[in-house]
Amino acid sequence: MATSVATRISFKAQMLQVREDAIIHAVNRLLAEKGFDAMTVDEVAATVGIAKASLYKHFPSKEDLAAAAMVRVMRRAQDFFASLSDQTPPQDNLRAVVRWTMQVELAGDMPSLPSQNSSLRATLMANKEYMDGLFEVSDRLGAWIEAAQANGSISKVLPPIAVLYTLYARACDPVLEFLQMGGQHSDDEIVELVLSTCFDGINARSG
Amino acid sequence: MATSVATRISFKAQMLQVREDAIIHAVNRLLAEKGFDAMTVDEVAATVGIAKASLYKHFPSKEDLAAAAMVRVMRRAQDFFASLSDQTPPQDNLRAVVRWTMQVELAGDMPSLPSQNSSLRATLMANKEYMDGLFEVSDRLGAWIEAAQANGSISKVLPPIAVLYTLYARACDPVLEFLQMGGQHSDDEIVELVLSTCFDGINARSG
DNA sequence: GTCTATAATCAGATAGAC
DNA sequence: GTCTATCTGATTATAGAC
Repeated sequence: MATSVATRISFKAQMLQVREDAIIHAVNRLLAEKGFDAMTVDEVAATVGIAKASLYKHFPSKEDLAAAAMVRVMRRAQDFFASLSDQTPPQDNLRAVVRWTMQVELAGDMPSLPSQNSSLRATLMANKEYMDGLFEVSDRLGAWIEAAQANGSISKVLPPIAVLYTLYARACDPVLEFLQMGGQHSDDEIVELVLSTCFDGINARSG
Repeated sequence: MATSVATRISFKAQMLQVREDAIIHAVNRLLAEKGFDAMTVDEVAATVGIAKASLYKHFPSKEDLAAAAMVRVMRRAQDFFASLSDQTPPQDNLRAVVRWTMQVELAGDMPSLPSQNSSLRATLMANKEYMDGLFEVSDRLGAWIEAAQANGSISKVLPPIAVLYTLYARACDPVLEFLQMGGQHSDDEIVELVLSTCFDGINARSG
């Protein structure tokens, strides 16, 4: 019967999806823990509980594994953006995004890639979904930065691109893990501390 | 004759020193360019112009090569500290150190190591000269931080250790190279921009 | 698609002659 | 100490049976 066939196909497709989700989740954790170079494909296979050859049926290379993890985190970022309102003051939205980013990082869910690896870069830049996400995110952040500069809440002497990079850099700020290792502060406290150094700076405020 | 023997020994020792300096210099550049994982011992040997086996007569492992580069940059940092006066306001000295660090980084002379590599960490922590330098530098920075907080120029709500990490992190800030790649600003402008975000933050100043 | 077994390659480290 | 040649192990990727 057509229905049962359709059901079976859908079921198989679902199984495939679940399996790939498990793979990407494992890759994401390993990339967050050890980074791209230190992560081995054997580890990924062992973590998921399948054979390495099976992994290569799903993803053609280690770079593609990493790209899948980046697409995943980009989707999560876009989901978070969707929860923000353009009615909110732009500076508040910027803080919210940076806070979210650091929370993901502290939770051990932020994959970290070496920015200088060329084959990895090529794979990422060939990934349409990732690049589209990156452009959309950058566009929204850029608009908020300019709006916040226009309303006087963010310094106008900084080029918007410098502000954008500064915000992005919070996703791989070593200060977060160092403070976490120190054990003197909770994750929430660390987030607020670094948020303060990022937006208010180290200098004392005059007012 | 005793003198000629002494001279010959000294000469040989000098040659050895020069050779090792060349090795460390090459390692330093490669570590700054590509990082520890991407740097290969073959590359180092080729850059210096000697065989790989000869390299291993000087340094017993790749980790020790990296440690030697770190000792070198630590010495340079200490030399810079020696040029600063304790008569200067502590906040000015802090800015000067961060500025120096970023200049070294932008010049492509700041070796970068993965903070999570455990065998590398062990080698570094076993290196007395490096650890002594690290402690001395941290002590001096820590004293300036506390003095600057006491005189009201640096925010008192930030734990000194968080300030210290924030300053250290400028040595591997990806914002520097991203802005450099953009080509819109000179190195000096980039340094002042990032110095501004570090000390003044992204927010507009009220006063 | 999943597996076992293996190829292919690369990088850190060493042997041994000079 | 320097060299050539080699070892050893780890890692990415694949072949081929089921």
